[in-house]
Amino acid sequence: MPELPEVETVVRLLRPSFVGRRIQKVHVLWPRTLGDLDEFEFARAVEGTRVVQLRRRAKYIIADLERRRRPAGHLVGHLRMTGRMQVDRRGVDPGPYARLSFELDRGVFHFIDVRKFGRVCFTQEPEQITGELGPEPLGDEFSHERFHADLRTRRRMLKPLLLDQTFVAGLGNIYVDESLHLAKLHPLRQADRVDRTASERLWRAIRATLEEAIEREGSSFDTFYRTPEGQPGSYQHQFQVYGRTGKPCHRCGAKIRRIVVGQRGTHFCPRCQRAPRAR
DNA sequence: AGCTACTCCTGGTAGC
DNA sequence: TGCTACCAGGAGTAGC
Repeated sequence: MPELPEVETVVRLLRPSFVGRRIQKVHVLWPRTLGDLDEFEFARAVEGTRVVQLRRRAKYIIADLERRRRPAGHLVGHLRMTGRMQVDRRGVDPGPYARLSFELDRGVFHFIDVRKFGRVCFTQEPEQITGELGPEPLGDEFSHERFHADLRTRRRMLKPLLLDQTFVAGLGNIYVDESLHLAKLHPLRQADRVDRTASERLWRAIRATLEEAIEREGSSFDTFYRTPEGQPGSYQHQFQVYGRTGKPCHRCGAKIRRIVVGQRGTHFCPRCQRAPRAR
């Protein structure tokens, strides 16, 4: 599913064909893509603007717009489970799952989403949407010092805590499982019981996992995530635990286990990631 | 504060 | 073959 590395890949690969383009005409094919926004107001706000920057905050994709060289608001998109964004040449059929399209001065932008969870909204204040988010895990503000201090104040289990976007922003189910395995920490370990050595392992694991996944343009499986160029990522070949239930741990050979934590499938190695002591 | 359950969605697949 | 039931999950919300 699109998590930070996939979203970062989308932003990087979309930039060349989307930044600098003028949005001439909006087509809303699935109105709920816009959330509560009225589709005609959305079209009025967006048509005639130019995309001047495309950036990422956590799993959000933000396009800064200008009209006559003055700031004209922002598009804020979220791919959720199955969203895709791409710019095609005119006349290319985006398929049955296109939910929103922009005719550009060169090409056509498509937001494509099988499961219809994804959103693209228009706002003057993107901070209203992204303001509650925790630190970017690859940013300077996400120091080990801060991470360790934050862990000390929480009694939650590591798995749901790392999925909490207000704690650290951008991780999803896959990269949490992978990071915990790399750090040799059990997903049910209580955050405030992680000592400094272990919290540093986890901090490094999160950053290393995300960085390598970005290098490999994210993870693709099923028929879902693809880059804006239509290519699958390749990080799925690096998975140590995610989707490997019953298969041997690459590090110790024990069988990978799957449990459910907070309604999320959770994969770990029972030997490398020792269970927390029962309280 | 932090847990569970539920919602939104559809394609894929297991089971019969 | 064709049907049904269930699963995947990011994030928001409600209730305890």
